[in-house]
Amino acid sequence: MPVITLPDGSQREYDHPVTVLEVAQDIGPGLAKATVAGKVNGELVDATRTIDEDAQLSIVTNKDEEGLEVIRHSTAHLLAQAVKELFPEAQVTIGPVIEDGFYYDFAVDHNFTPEDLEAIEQRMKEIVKRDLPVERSVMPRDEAVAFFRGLGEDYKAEIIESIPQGEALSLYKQGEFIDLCRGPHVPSTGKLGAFKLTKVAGAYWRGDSSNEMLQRIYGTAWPDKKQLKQYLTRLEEAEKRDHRRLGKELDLFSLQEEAGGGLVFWHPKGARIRKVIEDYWRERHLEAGYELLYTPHIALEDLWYTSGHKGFYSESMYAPMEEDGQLYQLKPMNCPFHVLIYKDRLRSYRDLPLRWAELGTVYRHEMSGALHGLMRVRGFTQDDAHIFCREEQIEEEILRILDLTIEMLSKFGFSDFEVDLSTRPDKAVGSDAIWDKATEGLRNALERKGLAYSVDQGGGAFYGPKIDIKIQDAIGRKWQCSTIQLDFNLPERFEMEYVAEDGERHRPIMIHRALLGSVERFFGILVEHYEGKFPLWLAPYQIVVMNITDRQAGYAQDVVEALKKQGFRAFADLRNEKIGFKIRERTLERVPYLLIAGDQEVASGRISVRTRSGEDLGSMTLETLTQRLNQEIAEFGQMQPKLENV
RNA sequence: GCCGACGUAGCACAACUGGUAGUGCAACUGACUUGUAAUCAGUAGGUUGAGGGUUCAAGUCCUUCCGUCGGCACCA
Repeated sequence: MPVITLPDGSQREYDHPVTVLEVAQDIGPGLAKATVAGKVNGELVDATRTIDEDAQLSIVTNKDEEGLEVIRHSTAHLLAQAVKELFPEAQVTIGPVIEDGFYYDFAVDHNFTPEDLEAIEQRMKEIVKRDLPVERSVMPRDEAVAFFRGLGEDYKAEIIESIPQGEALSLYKQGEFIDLCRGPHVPSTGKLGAFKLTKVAGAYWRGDSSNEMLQRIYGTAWPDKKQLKQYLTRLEEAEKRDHRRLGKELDLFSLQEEAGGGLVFWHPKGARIRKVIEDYWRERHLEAGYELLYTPHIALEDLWYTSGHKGFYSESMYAPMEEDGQLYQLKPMNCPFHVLIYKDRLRSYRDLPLRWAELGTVYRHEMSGALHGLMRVRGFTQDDAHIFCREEQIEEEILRILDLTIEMLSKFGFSDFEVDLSTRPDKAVGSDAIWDKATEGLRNALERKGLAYSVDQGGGAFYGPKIDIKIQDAIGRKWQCSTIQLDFNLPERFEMEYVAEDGERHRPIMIHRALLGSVERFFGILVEHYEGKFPLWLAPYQIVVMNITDRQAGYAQDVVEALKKQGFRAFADLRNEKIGFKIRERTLERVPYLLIAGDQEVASGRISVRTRSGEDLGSMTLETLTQRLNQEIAEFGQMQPKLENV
């Protein structure tokens, strides 16, 4: 006779085995309606699961995170059922839950069209109306293989075959549709409803590009219609800040078909912003103890053999070009060049650490399908630096890098960081001793900086452990920009040395690091983060001065000159247009400050100020204005970043 | 690279089953001299991404290439 203990400690006693759903029903019909699954002694189970002994039970509803997952998973099954009804020849494969929704992969010859998607969605709604019970059953593994083979579901059979023999598998049946699944699922299809199919795409069977391609249907599912709508609105908002769209609208950059894919053209306004970013970057690096380097764009092919890139990176490198019987190749990375400068003379331990930074433009032949606006391009500028140091200097150097990274990312307005420490993979160069020591150095630096981090065991590169830092943008998306990477390989390959105190030659440690990642990509992230409304210090133009009639043209120009003299990026809009028209245009251009010069302003020697957010600050003297602007610039990005947030 | 969709004026988009390529904004010209998110009128602008084919006739159908978009795979 089961005694059911609920999360609040209350108990219910039954004189017969009960299902989760029955308990929920007992508590209240409202709860029963919202119930999608149950948690019995910590195990997530179907709401129809029978409990026959004493147990801890919590009812999982569509409001719980786990309940939402159940809904999404069940909606994926619903999709598969609808597809099987409409396209009986389609074979089902897998259908997992993903962020905000789910997908299901099918093997079919027919290509799903947008119209098909609509028909499938319609059929899904019909099945919801049928309110079919979802029934769980158990089948021995071998029987299950034969069962799915019998149905002509070869992919399913293959999945089951990869499960160890002797295990019993659970199957879920709704109407005529049966699928292998761990569950749990909603008790009946009527529990589903707030979903939408979003897109069709190709996807490789088992994620392997040497396998055949399946057709994947993506969908999103939510507890109710309202949340579904909110999600769709969120997608629209994200689309509005798409850097490709804003890049065109605000005339910041372009990609030119005539030049080839993945090659970025910076227009005047984009270039202004880039200059601000780069000036700041160089200045901070010099202050932080770096020296700046410039290196060529091409080098002899042999160099890339020495560095090893011809071996493990050649697929991404542009083909060699021949000149005077010698082969040159475009650089995909800056590191070998910095190594050459190091090797240009004999280094002493007294020289170390050497910190060398370069905004180095590299070219990588990314696969055509990978290209994406500024986020994934073929020619880009890394904010690269290499630190050559002694083993015992690792920790201190990493700490310095972390300081600079956090400061710089904060300056650009990011305050949420996610940090990963990746350790030694199975295949790696360098002794265990040096790996341990280096990894410890990275770990200690993170601890000293007070950064919370997660460890990606075995996730490091073959040549050294690394720290990656992700930032979160204004709408919660995460971007990996910064990477700090130890390298035991290149110093070896190039036989780098320094003379130590003992007079012997030793091998230095090399640290690669990029803080912004690439200037192009970081710029794209900034555009989306700010929706083109760059903070004052970054804005391509900070101030526009607009006259009301020709009479104030001279005054407006004087104001512009005065502002420029103080280092502001200002321009005049003297077009013979109504002030409302100019305000509209310049606001859409996201110029932070709009100054208006009419007869009143000329007479008083003041200026009327309006912000791009539509705030009318009234009239003020130029001095008051520039004070305000200077303060706004100085204060920006000085906020204390959140360090403990993982 | 793979699967699919798409490519029409500077931009955003129209053009029923093949039958004279249009609209809005921008540009240009003129008028208006204007007070906080669009003044009015006029003018010009296109070998429909490129090449090949089918047809009396192709923006529309077929084909190759290029590019873009959504995914997959790969990745700063």
